[in-house]
Amino acid sequence: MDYSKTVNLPKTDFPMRANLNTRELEIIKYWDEINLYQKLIDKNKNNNPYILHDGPPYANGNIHIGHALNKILKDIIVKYKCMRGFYTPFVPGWDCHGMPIEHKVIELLGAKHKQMQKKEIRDECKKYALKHIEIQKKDFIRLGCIGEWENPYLTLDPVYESAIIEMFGELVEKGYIYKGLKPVHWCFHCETALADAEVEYDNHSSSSIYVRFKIKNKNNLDLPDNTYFIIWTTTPWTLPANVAIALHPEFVYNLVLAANNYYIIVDDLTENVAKRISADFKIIKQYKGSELEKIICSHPFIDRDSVIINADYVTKDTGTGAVHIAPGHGEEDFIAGKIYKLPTISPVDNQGKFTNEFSDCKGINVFDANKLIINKLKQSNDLIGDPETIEHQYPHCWRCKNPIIFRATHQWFLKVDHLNLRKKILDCIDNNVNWIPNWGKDRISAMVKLRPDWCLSRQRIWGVPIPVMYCKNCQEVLISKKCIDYFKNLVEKYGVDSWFTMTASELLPPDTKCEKCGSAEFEKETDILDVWFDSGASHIAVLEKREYLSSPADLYLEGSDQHRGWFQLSLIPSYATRGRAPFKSVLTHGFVVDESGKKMSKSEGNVVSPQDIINKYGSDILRLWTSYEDYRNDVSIGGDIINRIVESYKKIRNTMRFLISNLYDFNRQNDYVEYDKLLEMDKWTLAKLYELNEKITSAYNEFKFHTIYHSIYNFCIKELSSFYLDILKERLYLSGSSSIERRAAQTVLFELLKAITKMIAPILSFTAEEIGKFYPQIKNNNESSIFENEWVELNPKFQNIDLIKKWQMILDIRSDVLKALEITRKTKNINHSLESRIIIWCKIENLYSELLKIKDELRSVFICSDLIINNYEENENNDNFDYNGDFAAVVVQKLETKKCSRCWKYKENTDTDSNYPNICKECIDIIKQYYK
RNA sequence: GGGCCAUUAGCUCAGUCGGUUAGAGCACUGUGCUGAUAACGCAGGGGUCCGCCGUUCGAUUCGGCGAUGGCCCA
Repeated sequence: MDYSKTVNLPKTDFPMRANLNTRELEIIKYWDEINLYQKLIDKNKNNNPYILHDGPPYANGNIHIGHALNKILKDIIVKYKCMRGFYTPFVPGWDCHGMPIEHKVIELLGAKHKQMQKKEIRDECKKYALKHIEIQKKDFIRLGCIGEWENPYLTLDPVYESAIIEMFGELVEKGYIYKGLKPVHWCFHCETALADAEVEYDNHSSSSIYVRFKIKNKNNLDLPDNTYFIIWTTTPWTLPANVAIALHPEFVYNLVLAANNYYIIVDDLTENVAKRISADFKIIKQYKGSELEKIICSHPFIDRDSVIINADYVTKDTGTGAVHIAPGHGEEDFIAGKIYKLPTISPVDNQGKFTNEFSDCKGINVFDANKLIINKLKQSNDLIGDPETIEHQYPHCWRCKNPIIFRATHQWFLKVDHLNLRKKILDCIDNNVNWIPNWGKDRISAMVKLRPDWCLSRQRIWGVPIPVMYCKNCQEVLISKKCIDYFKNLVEKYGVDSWFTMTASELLPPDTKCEKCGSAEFEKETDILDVWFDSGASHIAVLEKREYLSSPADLYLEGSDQHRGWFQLSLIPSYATRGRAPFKSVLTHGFVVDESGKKMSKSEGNVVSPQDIINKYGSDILRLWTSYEDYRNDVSIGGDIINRIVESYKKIRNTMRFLISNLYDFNRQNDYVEYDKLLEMDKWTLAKLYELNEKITSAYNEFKFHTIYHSIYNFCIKELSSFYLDILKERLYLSGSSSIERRAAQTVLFELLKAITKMIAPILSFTAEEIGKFYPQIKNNNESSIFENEWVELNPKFQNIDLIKKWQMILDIRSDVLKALEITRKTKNINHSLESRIIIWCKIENLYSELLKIKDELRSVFICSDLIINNYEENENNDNFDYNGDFAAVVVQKLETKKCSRCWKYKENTDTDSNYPNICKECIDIIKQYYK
């Protein structure tokens, strides 16, 4: 007889090698065919919603690893919540307007763009954005992310654009919007404002001068009348805009007598500066910077006060420790000016020439005026020492390469303190939003606390216009809810392009007149809105406008850079217009860094592209990676890490494959064995599975995906592969194929396969679906997708803490037995454990009698041919153990009996029946019963 | 320069509400099996818990300073 026909070896076509890169494509096609996303939405449409609102990536370039991390994390949550029965519409979005696209398009157009109309350039930008959206969309779908991909939200959609206008209108109505001055980078060759990204730093030579300001009002300090502050500057032309001098509040300043006058100079630089006046100087007295605040000086050549203020950013490595402040010509100066309510003076026109405001140099270019101003200072004797020429890094225009200036211009702002908004937002951050991790609260609070008013206007082309007009006759601003609403309706139909294609009167309600002069002629504002205003309107444009969504969202999930970005800039207008945050919870993830923790950059050559990983290994590898590390901190990736992920993927896959391969002849209807008839170790495994599920489920609820990875992976290795499944092979292969012992084992395998497949489904989506398709019995009603199934449901009977405790002791004993086996492998020439008889002396109190009850089961646990159990307490003067462990003393005997060629055990009763040569009695019985 | 975050074995993570020899899996080394086989099992080695100072009888854990790396700002 061919005994091999009586051995139930595992059987399956489920491939050991995943070939994910090709198999995943088939699964994506399948999802598309069955319209998986719609199915899932429909299934739960009457249930509680869970809205994860997608933050829009910028529609530029291919997706990078950070995008992949972000979208996969979102997808894991959406899928999990969906399996929990929540209604989970997920609408992906893209941020379409803005400088980077405009920049790129102009670069591609070359000189041609100068002859083009704004509308034509905008069309090119739109084309560019749409093209990249398609590229990125394909990649996101390839990652296995589900969502409304055929109808995503785009910030360039007319419906979206109209919501931006609507939000702006509401802010206008409530009084948040005002026009004010702000310094910006300005190129007077191109006559345009430049964004930070358009500024290049290059060498430039400037005149460096020291200038004295005489004290006019001592603010009750005991100072001589002829006392001066000295400032140092490399931009003499900004002196006409000087309104203050900043000192560091903590620095020590000396009152110095030199050449019959008194000067105030920071301690560390006193010698350096005083020498310029006279080699002979004397320190009279010292003051802290904070004491000198509010002293008033006279401007050296203009009839204007210059007030002493305090600022933390003052340094003492160069200059004098007293910094010339011109809020019209510097960012920091401007902020200091805001704090001290100083005027913003900027007497310079678009061409970089002085205006009437500084009539001495009227019509003269600022750089040319440097000399004239220095001469003026010489004349008034306020120049300290001689001017010097220095080479330093200075901002230049990216386009014309000429040096640029900082110049105050009129800009539109959102007033953050209007109607006590800032305080209310801080309160909302504190009490009404759940920040995960918790420190996110402190981070965004600190930003909101200190942020200046939001400058909304940009002097660009590719964006949403600021819907404001100016009277052609008297220049009065026309900014009203009524006009904005009128425009909004046009935008719904024609998009914001109408602002560029239609005339002012077409864009205004009929009969609109200037409130000041009554004229009906208007000019359109040419500025557009900051792109952050676009994405900050998404909660209105998407959550409110799409009737199947709702606001506030349950969750926003982005990188931690968005505390300053999208989270804050959604929160501000949302609170201003709706009186609440647009999100209930905000979850942040860290950044992707290389294997040594360094940021990725082209120049370092450490950039990892998601496309490469997908093509080489598959999306599930990338998805597994997102759960491998704790994403709340930075996550690293590189070749070694990917290799490890691939290895652990194989382990999980092989474990699942083993389960499947032993269930080939199992029918859940007929063969499922009821719980009470299972063996103890079966119940133990189900109890461990129950424990695992509790752990996994709460980890999903708390978004701790790395805990899920570690738990499942460890479960596969420790509980299953090296223990339960290893032991189970004997029962699966050698018991009668339809015996209750084997069916009991299969019942457990079935429960394991069903539960683990669901547990991994949100993460290893492709693999879970593949398993579901291959072994459809694990799906409750033979649904077309594993994701249509409810979350893991386990029989409450599986929970069994006492059994886990008891079997922990058995595991401890097993570990002593394994050590003994390892020793005897060498000393007694034992190779396979089945060659042995194991004799144990149990050392654990009260366990001995329990062990006797399950002796047969324990024999299989130790995978030996014979087991003898003794109580260590009853052991008399025997110390001849192979291993004497903490839990058991063990002797391993090598059996010289014949090996049964069916079950491979070594037993006395082998080869005793000539009808069944070479096999043991137990095997003969089984063959007689099951394989006649 | 400022705000926030991180730092435990080669890697990814546990953990210690301050208390004996700090854990897991992987990787590594050795080894067994050949009925999960481009699989599976077993055993072993490996850590100044980033550094310094302080609080304490006692610190990897608490506090301060610093280093390195990250994000945001200047």
